[in-house]
This record gives sequence, C-alpha cells and structure tokens, in this order.
Amino acid sequence: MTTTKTAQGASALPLNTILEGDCIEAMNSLPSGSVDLIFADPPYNLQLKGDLHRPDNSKVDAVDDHWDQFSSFKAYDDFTHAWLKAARRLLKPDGALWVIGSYHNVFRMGTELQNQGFWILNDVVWRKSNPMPNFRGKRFTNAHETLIWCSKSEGAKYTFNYEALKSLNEGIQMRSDWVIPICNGGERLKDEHGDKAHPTQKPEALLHRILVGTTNPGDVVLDPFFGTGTTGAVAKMLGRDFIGIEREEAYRKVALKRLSKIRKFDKAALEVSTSKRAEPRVPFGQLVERGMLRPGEELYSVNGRHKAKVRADGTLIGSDSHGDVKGSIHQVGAHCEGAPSCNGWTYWCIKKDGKRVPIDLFRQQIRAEMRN
Amino acid sequence: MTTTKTAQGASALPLNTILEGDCIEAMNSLPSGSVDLIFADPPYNLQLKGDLHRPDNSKVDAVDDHWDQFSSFKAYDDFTHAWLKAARRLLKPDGALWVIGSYHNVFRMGTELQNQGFWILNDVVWRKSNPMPNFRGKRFTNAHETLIWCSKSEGAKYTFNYEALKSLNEGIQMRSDWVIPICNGGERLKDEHGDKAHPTQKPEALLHRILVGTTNPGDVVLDPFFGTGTTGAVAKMLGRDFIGIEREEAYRKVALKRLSKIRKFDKAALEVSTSKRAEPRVPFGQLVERGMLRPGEELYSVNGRHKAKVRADGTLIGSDSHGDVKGSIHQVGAHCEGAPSCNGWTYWCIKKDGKRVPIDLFRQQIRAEMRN
DNA sequence: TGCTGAGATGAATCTTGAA
DNA sequence: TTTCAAGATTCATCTCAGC
Repeated sequence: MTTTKTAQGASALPLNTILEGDCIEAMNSLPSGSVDLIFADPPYNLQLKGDLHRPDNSKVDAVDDHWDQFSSFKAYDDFTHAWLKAARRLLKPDGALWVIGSYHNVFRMGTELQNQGFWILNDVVWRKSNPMPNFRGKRFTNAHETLIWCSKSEGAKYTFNYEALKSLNEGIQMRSDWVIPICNGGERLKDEHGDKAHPTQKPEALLHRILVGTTNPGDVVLDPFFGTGTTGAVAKMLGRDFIGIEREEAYRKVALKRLSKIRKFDKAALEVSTSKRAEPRVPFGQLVERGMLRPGEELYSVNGRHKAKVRADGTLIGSDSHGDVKGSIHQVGAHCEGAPSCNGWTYWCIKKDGKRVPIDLFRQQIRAEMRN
Repeated sequence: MTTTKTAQGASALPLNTILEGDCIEAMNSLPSGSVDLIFADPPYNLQLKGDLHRPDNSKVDAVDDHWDQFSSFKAYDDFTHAWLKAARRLLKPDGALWVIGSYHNVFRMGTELQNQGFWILNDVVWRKSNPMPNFRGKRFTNAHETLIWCSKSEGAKYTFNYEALKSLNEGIQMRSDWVIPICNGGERLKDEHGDKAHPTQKPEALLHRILVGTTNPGDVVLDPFFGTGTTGAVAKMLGRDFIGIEREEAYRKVALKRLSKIRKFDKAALEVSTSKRAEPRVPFGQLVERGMLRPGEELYSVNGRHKAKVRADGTLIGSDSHGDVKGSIHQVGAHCEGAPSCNGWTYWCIKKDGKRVPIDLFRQQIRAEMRN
C-alpha cells in the first residue's frame, strides 16, 4: 500500500503511511510545497472540571485525555502557532487547509490563521443531528462544531469542485452549514474492551464532503492529528493519497487495521460532474456521504429492466443499447424509460434479501432525523 | 419615554435613549457595573474588493460603508480591544455579553473576549433560511453568522431562562443552531428614497430569542452599535430597558422613528416559564406531617426493583442484601441504585390503582397550595 | 425473522446554599 | 476558602435481549 512521489525532484513523500511521533517534528521532516490539502483536528483544550452525570446517574465519558491538557491560553496559542507554521511550509502555493474546532479553541485558531497570512474562504458549521444534550439545563445544547477552510494566501487558486458539491446537494449550491450525524453505530471504532477507540472520531461523511469538494483524485492529503484515520480512510476510498501523523501507538494501531480493510471506489464512480416541496428536500448525495449507498454500488430500476452505478458525487452512471448515460437519479431514470421525466427516488432500488427496495426509503430515514 | 435609574446611588442611567457619538467615549461616560446585558453587532471588517453582479447583471448592494473600513488586522484588534474593555467595565458582575460576526471578524473577537477574561458559554450559529447565494460559484454559500455568548467571568451567575427557551422550541431544549430568516419584507426599514436604511439590519426574531433567553423584565440592555435600533425595539416590546449608542445621525433618526411606534407587550405576555429550581423548596417531612404519606407506608422505586418504608421523621428505611439503610429519600435512593446521587422525588413512588406514581406529585400539590 | 422495549452513549469549559 | 448535601437535569440513535 505504501507508495512514494517525488516533489520537485527532491525528497520522496511517505504516501499512504502513518508517521509516528510529534506532528511538528514529523512535518518538518517532509519537503516544502508538497501537499495539496491539510485536514487538521487538533486538541480542543476543553478545560473540563469534575465529572458530569446524566439524570439517570450514568457517568458521561468525557474527553479527559492528557493530550487535551494545556496550562494556559498562551500555551495553546504557542502550540497552534507552531503546528500551523509547519503545516504552512508543506502546502503547495495553491493548496488549502481545513481545521475543525469548538468555541474553546476555534477562535484562537482562526486568529492565528489570519495572522500567518492564510486566506479564509469559508467558515463551515457541522450541525449534528444527534448531539449530546445539555444535562444541567444551564446553556444551549452544544449542537455544532466549526470548520475553517482557507487557502495559503489571498488570490491563490484553490480547488473547489462546485458542480460536484452542487450534485451532492441535488442541484442546489452547497451552503456553509452541513447537517451530518455524529459518528456512531458500526462506523465507530472500538478497542479490545468494546470501548470507543478514540474519544472524538469524526464521521466519514464529513471528510467525504471535504475531499470531494476541495481535492482532486491523486491529490496528497495530510492529516497531522490522524487519530484513528478517518481522513486516510476516506482519502483511500476516493483515490486520494494521504499522509497521517499520530503520536499515540494505540490510535495508529487501530488506524492501520481500519485502513487495511478499505477499498478504493472504482474509477467511474470517482469521476465527478464538472459541467453544468413540502417535505424538506434531501439531496441524493447525502445517501452516499452517509454511507447508505457506496460509490460503485448498483441500483436496479423498480421494474427490473435497468441498472445503474452510484458515483461518489451523488450522480449515476447507467448504460443501455445507446451507450452510457450520466446524471442525476432523475435524469438517468428518465433516459432509461425514454420518458421526459422520472422520479428517481421511487424508480431506483437496492436489492435487499432478494427484494427490490426503493431508495426513497433512505430519504425517509434522513427526513425523520431532520425533524429532530 | 426616557427614564433614569440610579446605579449604586451614583450617576443616573440614560435609559431608553440613543446616545450620540463614538461608542467608546459614550460607554466611558456611563457608571461601572450598571448593565445586565450587552448586545454588540460591530463592523465586520469585510475587506471586499470591487463590485459583485448577479447572473442577471444587476449589482449587489454590498457593505462598503466607511465605518466598515480598517487598515489592518492590527487596527481592527485595537478597536476590538478598546470597545470590549469599555463594555466590560459597564457590565454587572453577573451580566453577560453577546457579539455577532462573520468569519472576517468573529475569530478575533472571540480571542479578545477570552484574553480579557470573559467566559464563553456558547457559540451560537444563526442559520439563515434565505441567504444570498454565492454568485461566482467559488465558495460555499455563506449561509450563517456566528454569535458568541459569554459571562463576565468564570463562575458568574448569568441569566438563562432554560424553560422559556424550551417552550419556544416546542418542549425540546434549545440548541446552539438557530434557523431564522434574514430581515426583509415589512420589517426591513427603508430610507426616504426607498433604499434599505441600514446595510446589515438584524431580524427582530434573533433579538427576541436572545432577550427572552438571557435577560429578565426590567433588565438594562446596552447596544453600543445601535444602528437602526433592533435591540431597542425588541427590548421595549419585552419590557426591558435599553441604552443605544450610535454615531451616524441617519441611523439614529430612523431608529427614533421606529421606537416611537413600538408598544410593550402586556404583563401577562411577558411572564415566561420559570425553571423548576425557582420553585420553593418542600421538605419531604411535610408530606408525612400533612398525612399525604403515613409512617410505615411502603414506597417503591420507579423501576420497581426496590422498596422502602416511610418513618415518622421524614426519613426512609430501606433494606437490601447488605442490610438496612436509613436516610433521606435521596440518600436511600442513591444507595439502592449504587449511584453517587439520586433525586428521591422522582425516584420513589406510591402504588395507586396498581400503577406507580412518583411522590413528586404530592410536592406539586403543596406548591400549588403555596401559590394561593 | 421481525417487532418492541430497555439500556447505553456522544468533544461538556453544565448547581447552589449553608456551614 | 473549602466541604457537604440537597436536588435538578436529556435527545437522538444504536444495540441487544426477549418474544
């Protein structure tokens, strides 16, 4: 799985591997201007005090790990300054950087980004459909986290796959607020005791949207706080190269196991669009982001006469006697039937236990979540 | 409409008026520790360059006012430091402050707030249901703004009307992301030419939620960047006193006209749901004294697993495999569950028609009597 | 196999008053 | 200033046992 690339004829990049040790030292060992995108999920510096119990007296398993402890804002600022400076050196001139944080740390990261000359393109809100409630009733439910997306400098030619994101959002341009569930269920990695392997594992849907939207296949994606490797897993699925850096042995171990099981989606699925309601509208792309459907998976028409393949940006590719057809679920459905229009939601089905089930079922699930 | 209040026997407050001039000088003329809440919507330092046209070639009326121009981040930081320092002096020890901003300025404000010792309680996302689209297709639609809510210091007893906000949200606790339309239609104030009177007028719904949630009737609310007076208008409706500060003559004029038309809601409408904590404390012994429960009567745990007997002094005696336990309803409940604490009122039940009914019901009866 | 209900849990700067 | 005890407080989702 390990491959290398030469950057500007100089040092080789340790692609698709996890580097050990401190992220600043590890970054300093890599060649300048060699990375297309950096995604960073640094410690949040939560400053929690005492335990928190739920009304039913169960104890909340909070983030109290040693790596999240800083002695002061000054110490956190010094840390932020150092790793962002190291990250900045690695970025190609037209590269971009994403960070994620909460109100504990995100303002300090944003300020430092601007001070170092990064150019903020958007702040993006990850709105959690199922956050932990506020047990004490003393504040608002902390239902979101904030991401900052920035280019290396003002005027840089960053990557933005506008049409692919628009397709993911069923034809409407993507907004700065994203509704995505927190990572749990089968996607949440467990350790040998059945406990969560990492306290803050990010959902793959989040990284899917970031990588489809702001990188191209073959790009190099660096994650200096790799954790259990969500960035690497999604990068691998999407045909991007990754470099992870992680200090903790336990996390590296889990990440390696996880990555070994990931398969890259097939080539057709990775091609994304480049050209041009009473119930809440649900973009078909969300089904892909959330893993309800996988890129490359086959859909069957409700009458059993046609097939089509899911692509990573939420479009389909179908084939019939006239050749290939690409487009939205509605467009490909209409083409298959030779009809002027078609409701792709009720037309396309997955096979489950030998029976065809319309994909509209997934839309109903998402709508149920949105009502909450 | 103008009234005054004496703060600590010293200077009078210019309540329900709009002060002219620079906000820092105006704040410095007011007495320390006299304000319950500050809402601030300072210049965003947008750094826009050139004109923007819609796909139909119409020109976007952007924020290009002289008051939004700063020469550098340093200049903006100095300005932020100065007005926040002046604002901090005015706040009562248990007062709170809200600021609103976009990614251009909100990170710098958040950093400065933390540096000055303000304690962030939440960041809140105003999700616009109808934002302006991104016409160039080069970024995500800027569909939100960020608010920061903070107390003057860690541990301060800020106001939070939890139950009122929960009621506003149909019985579910209020989250940190608020969906509110931008201000347009009849609410959007126009000048004599029919153009918008202010480029960034905030919706009244936003201030309504903030003032209902984090102030009480009669509180003093200061807005150092008053603009066309949304804060004052909503404060007046809700029976709060306001102090506005605005530099621009044109905005003051529009605000005065607006305020003259506002009527305060009637008293009954202003009463909000109170938290259960504010209810008078009822000792369990009163239930025994009043004969609602008899000494020797058996109580059952809400999950049906434990029993305990009422004693004449308002304590319980329970028994399990380890022997007898005596103590308050809370202590015995906690012991039965092996929990650090337990709310005995909702844990212990009597049997009525074969069903378990929490003893909290009796407490509610007593409280109802006390209100009469 | 499918349905139902109980139980578990997620980046959280989470109380208050008296002694 | 610190300690102790009373008492107030949860939403969406997933898993698993039981039928």
